[in-house]
Amino acid sequence: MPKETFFNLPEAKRQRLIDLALAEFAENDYDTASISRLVAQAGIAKGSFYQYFENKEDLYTYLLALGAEAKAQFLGSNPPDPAMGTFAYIRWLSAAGIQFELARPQLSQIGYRAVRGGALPAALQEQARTGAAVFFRQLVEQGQARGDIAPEIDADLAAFLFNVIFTELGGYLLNRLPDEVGKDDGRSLFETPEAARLFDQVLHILEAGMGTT
Amino acid sequence: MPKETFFNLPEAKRQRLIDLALAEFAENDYDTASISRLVAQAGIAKGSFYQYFENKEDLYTYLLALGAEAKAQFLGSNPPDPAMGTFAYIRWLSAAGIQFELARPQLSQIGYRAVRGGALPAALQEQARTGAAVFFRQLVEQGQARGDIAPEIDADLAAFLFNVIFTELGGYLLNRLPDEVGKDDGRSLFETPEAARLFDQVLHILEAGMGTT
DNA sequence: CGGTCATGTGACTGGCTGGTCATATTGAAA
DNA sequence: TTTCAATATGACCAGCCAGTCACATGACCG
Repeated sequence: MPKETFFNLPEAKRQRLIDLALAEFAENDYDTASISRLVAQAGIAKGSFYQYFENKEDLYTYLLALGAEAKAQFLGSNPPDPAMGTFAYIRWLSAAGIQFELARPQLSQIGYRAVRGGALPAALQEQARTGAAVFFRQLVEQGQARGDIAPEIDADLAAFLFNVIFTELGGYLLNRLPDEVGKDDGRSLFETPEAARLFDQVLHILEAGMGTT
Repeated sequence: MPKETFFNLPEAKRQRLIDLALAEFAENDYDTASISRLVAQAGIAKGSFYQYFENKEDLYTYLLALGAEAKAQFLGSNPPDPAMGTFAYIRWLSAAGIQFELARPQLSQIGYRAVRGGALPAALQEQARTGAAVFFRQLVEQGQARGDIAPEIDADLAAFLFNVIFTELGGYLLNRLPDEVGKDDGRSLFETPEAARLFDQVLHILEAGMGTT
């Protein structure tokens, strides 16, 4: 946790620091991200940074927590229809994930790095990974309880598939359809028939393969 | 490319160096892998290393090439039935990939890191990534030409799905079924009904979702 | 004014990195 | 035995890094 000093900072300065830290950790992995660079960018002394945070990992976990909170809030502000079927829910979930990626690219990138691993404190990586795994596992079990996913499907395996596909799908679509990005309206990507077609096709494949119909 | 000096080395010494380098780059990503550590391990002088290789990247690309060659040879030595359908071929391909992972874990790990990205020279990453993408793309197009994959499926999207699933599936299975690993016979993983069941289920899902039947 | 407490500072430490280079060793040919 | 090119060496360099600490600044209070 950041120290009290950090939260005592004037709002503007604190936010500026957060923004610069987000930029640093979005552009670089944990090892490559540099506190020296960050403080130089921010125009504060190295010592001041260590008045705000215990150490590098402290800042990083704080940014991760910010990202998790922002994403939860983002998803909560566009809640899905509760009566939605499992596959429709998954479609909604990943569409919302891409919206979030467009709206908060830095936060997304940092979370992506955490889940996808690479150089970062082992404990954090494990936490992020298992968090995602558990979530998808529950999703699948719920889907089977509701009769949306065939009971003979191995729940853990299906969770793995959802996890890996939807972790990467956003990046794939954004990379494939770069022209659709950058319009002021974050929803633009899904107004194009092309994006919707690809999206639906993935869901259709999974539903045909795992569904009960 | 390594310098001539490297290839002039006595076979035993050269192989020993390669083995230690494989260990170093399998355990650490490109940035974290350390030439200083490597030469200390090998008991040679820092300067000697730079008589053998241009620099760190030179060694790394050499190891990657070794890995690619070893894998190609491995796959070539268990060739699939040429009359095999596309999905059976994909099943064979990923099973062989896991066998390779069991037989040459260090080479696999290095290749995995290259494809999956993280800290490494951008040019190499791009090369590894697009190499895999192109391969799967061709696979899908061939599958459509043979009538195994439905023509209305977006070929690039399907290639993406195969790519992402089979890049991660090996690690998932190895992680989920660790007891099956470690037996002297590399083929052991697939003699267990459990592994075969999971494997078949993935293929079944994909075939039901993308096939023509 | 003096005191006290939170905050700010940047030179500094110790440790690591990839890479260089003048020098030493080796081994074989002449 | 002399010579000469290939190879081996490790001290050294510049550049990073995370983290520390003795000290400076500033603000509020009596």
